[in-house]
Amino acid sequence: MSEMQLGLRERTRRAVQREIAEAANVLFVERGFERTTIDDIAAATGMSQRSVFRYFASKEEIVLGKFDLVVDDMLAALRARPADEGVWTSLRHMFDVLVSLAQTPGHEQMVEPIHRVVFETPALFAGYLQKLQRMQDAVVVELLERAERAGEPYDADDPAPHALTAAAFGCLVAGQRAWLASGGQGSFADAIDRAMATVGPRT
Amino acid sequence: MSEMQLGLRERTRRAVQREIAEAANVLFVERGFERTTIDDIAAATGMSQRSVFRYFASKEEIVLGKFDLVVDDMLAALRARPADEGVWTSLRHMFDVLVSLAQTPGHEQMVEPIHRVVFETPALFAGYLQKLQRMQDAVVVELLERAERAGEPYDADDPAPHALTAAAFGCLVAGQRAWLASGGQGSFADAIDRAMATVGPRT
DNA sequence: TCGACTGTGGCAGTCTCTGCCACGTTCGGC
DNA sequence: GCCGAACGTGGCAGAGACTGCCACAGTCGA
Repeated sequence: MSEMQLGLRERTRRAVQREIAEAANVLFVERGFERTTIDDIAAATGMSQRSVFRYFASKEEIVLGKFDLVVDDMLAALRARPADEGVWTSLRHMFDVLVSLAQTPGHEQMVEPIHRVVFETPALFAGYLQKLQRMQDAVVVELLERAERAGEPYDADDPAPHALTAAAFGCLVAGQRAWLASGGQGSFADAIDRAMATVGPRT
Repeated sequence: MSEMQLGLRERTRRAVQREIAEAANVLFVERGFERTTIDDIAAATGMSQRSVFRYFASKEEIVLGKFDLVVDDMLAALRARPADEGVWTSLRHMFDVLVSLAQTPGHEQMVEPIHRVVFETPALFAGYLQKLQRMQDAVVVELLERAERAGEPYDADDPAPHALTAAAFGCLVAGQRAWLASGGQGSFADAIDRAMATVGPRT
């Protein structure tokens, strides 16, 4: 029962989670998030309400839970950037993880509608912003280590890593909204690029 | 029944709202947001649960509702900045409205504890971030008009105003968190200054 | 085969929030 | 001063998210 093999138990759990999430997402896109009850989702997957809550801590998590899984990938991507690259550029490339996630074949058609549900449902959007904030905490830690490794550590109370990260994530959201506003026509990556090109670190 | 005089009805309504909010804030700081029920607040103010919900759309709004009132002041402050001032500087001065709000005599002691409740209660923090996002929409509109007035309008699809605003608000939150992390010791305004000094528009 | 473990459903209960209705008070016109 | 209208309020029932608890069934190793 190693950690890497994940074990049968954990694998089936993930499978059921995925099944619930996919069924729920269809309903959310069809009827909207608030007009879909947990009972609807339970009925659609043939389970009881009680069991749905065994797989997801809340209704919100059914939609937003997947972002918890990307955090590690984003940190890994950030860590993989060359040490002498500018922070802003590295952060930009870290977001490529989100871009490629949106382009994963299979649920490609669902990405834009789900995105829209998140951005148009106040409760979901608020939860999303909060998750981004948690991501920023992890990113800041990574930036501090990165500077340490480069032999140019930040001062303990230097707000720069926090501010840069916050600004970058702000640009990310601005880019996402611009992309959604364009009806999902243009390139997601381009939208982020253009937003992040207008702001940057003070020399 | 003019709009400026506010009318007796609206004035008493505001008074009751204020009374509820103050009583609730005390309870929130004492026991925490989640461990305080609407019934507790109703009991503390001698009203019924039903009436509390007539004054506030939700439990969250009791804490976060006041931010809706500041938006207009912030926009006015932004509009009052000289036309030839840099956007980033103008945004920074717009935040002074929040700073002076935190220094309003009377509830000065409550500002830091309430701030802490907001930042430490996930549901409240998420709601706060969402309100900031709505503020940004209004700020962007103002920036577009400002550029228009200056004779240098942005292109219709230029992400710059959105990205700049998002970055500025990101710095605001970073500053607030730094201020809270320091135990509310340092100056709120300084924390924002230092965060916003590390980022800025690309020339 | 037996016993421990796990997943599941159902039930009761809490809490937020809403719609509805009935009551008392207040206010404007007469 | 009188009466109808408008308003604020409380209580009640109910939806919906979420939790704790218990009982039941299947599964797996000893």
